[in-house]
Amino acid sequence: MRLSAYFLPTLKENPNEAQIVSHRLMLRAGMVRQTSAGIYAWLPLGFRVLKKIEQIVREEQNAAGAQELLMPTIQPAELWKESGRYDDYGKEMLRIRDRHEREMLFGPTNEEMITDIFRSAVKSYRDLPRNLYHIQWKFRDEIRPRFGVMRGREFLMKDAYSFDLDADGARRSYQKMFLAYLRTFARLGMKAIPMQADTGPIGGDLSHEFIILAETGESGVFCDKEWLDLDVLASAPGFDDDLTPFFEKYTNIYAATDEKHDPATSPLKPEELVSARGIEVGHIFYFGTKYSAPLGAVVAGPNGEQITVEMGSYGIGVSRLVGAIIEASHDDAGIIWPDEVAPFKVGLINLKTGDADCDRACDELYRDLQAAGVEVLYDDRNERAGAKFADMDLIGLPWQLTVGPRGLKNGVVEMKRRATGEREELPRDAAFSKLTAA
RNA sequence: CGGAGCGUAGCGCAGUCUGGUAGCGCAUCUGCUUUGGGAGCAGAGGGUCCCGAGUUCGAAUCUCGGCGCUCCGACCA
Repeated sequence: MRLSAYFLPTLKENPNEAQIVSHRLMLRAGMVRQTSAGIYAWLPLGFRVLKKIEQIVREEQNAAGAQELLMPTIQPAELWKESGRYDDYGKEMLRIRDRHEREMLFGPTNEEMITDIFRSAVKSYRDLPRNLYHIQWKFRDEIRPRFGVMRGREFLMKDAYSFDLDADGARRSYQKMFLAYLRTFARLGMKAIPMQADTGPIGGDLSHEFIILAETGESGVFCDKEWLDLDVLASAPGFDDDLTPFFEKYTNIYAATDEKHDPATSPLKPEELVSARGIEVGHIFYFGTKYSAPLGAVVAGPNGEQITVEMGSYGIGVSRLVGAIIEASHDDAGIIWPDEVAPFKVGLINLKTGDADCDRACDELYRDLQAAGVEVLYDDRNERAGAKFADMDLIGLPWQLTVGPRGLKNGVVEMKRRATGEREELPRDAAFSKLTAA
């Protein structure tokens, strides 16, 4: 993409409305624009990141055996009356009436709807287990939206729902999602720690929150320092293996939110304990028949008996993750995207547009990198060097490739790694092979 | 929902106390000069001063009502 043609309204100054760093940087980097409190429009750069995260989440869900579908944002109130949550959910639920005065709502979650879909289609134990998920916008009318996209009212969430014949099966489904979550967050370049959690209004007796460590996180967390060195992707079993040893290993390493942590009863010596801050980005629940019973999600068992299915639900805050990743990965100059979610891999900076040599070298690099499948944002604007460097640091692409008249005279271009600030001058072809290999 | 603050050009702000018809920096546009870390000079455009009602010869400024946004607290992917 040529920056001269890209819709990227960056800001030099901090908008007054944004206080925390991820919100400020998202506005300054031209990723989002607020349209009302807690509701955001995603501009092209932000949208690319959102889609990258979504795709990683999707790949891991699919690998774990979950199947993607898509349910609507608007739901009929009747389903929620059946489960009893229409009255329980309170003002957080946005209620709507259509032109026929039917009661509708903008879905804050989809347990009722997925259970309805399931019960109408599945009648036999032979069709279990199933895990269905979608990635869809939700609305919760928060009392006080804040922190930009991290506590928006409208937000993009991946929510999966498992259906099993019995508690053992449900536990297996839960463990698969547990593994998928650890893999997902590791692939996003984040350290996410599962913590025993309250089950909240959804209910149930087995639940974990996944919390990303970030200095500016909203809740305090305590954990075994062993967490900091764990490499999930290296040690993870396959989804079809027996997951119990893995699950037990990871749930036995100490981790607790500050509400649950009690220094008096902590099993860890002070030197083993890490105190940090974190952001909740995922939450998984096993809740048995809480919805299948009232909604009548029942299948015939091997002996013809009626079995109420065991369910769990598994959420990941996709739009929240955009903010959370920035909270965990930025510096004074701007965002530092982990490679896997970066909106572009390389920012190509033409230091002197209009100069025949610079233009030719940049045009060729741009063309060749794209042909090699590398996502490039090419700054071909007629701006000063300083402005280009500042914008490139702000939007945080992993690699910056700078082409200027001075370097070209010596046959070199400059490559900078955004995360470390390391720069290297090297011949054009060497830079090209590094970027296509990395 | 309780407490606090803000609303003036795309962004950041001054002007409000003490009423006289709107200004600064950045951004934008034009020209010239510049060009390796947010350039210089000259010129230009851009405003329902959040909305409504009132007071007044006259309201960004005073009064009343409303709306929006932010922050702190109780709640949450």
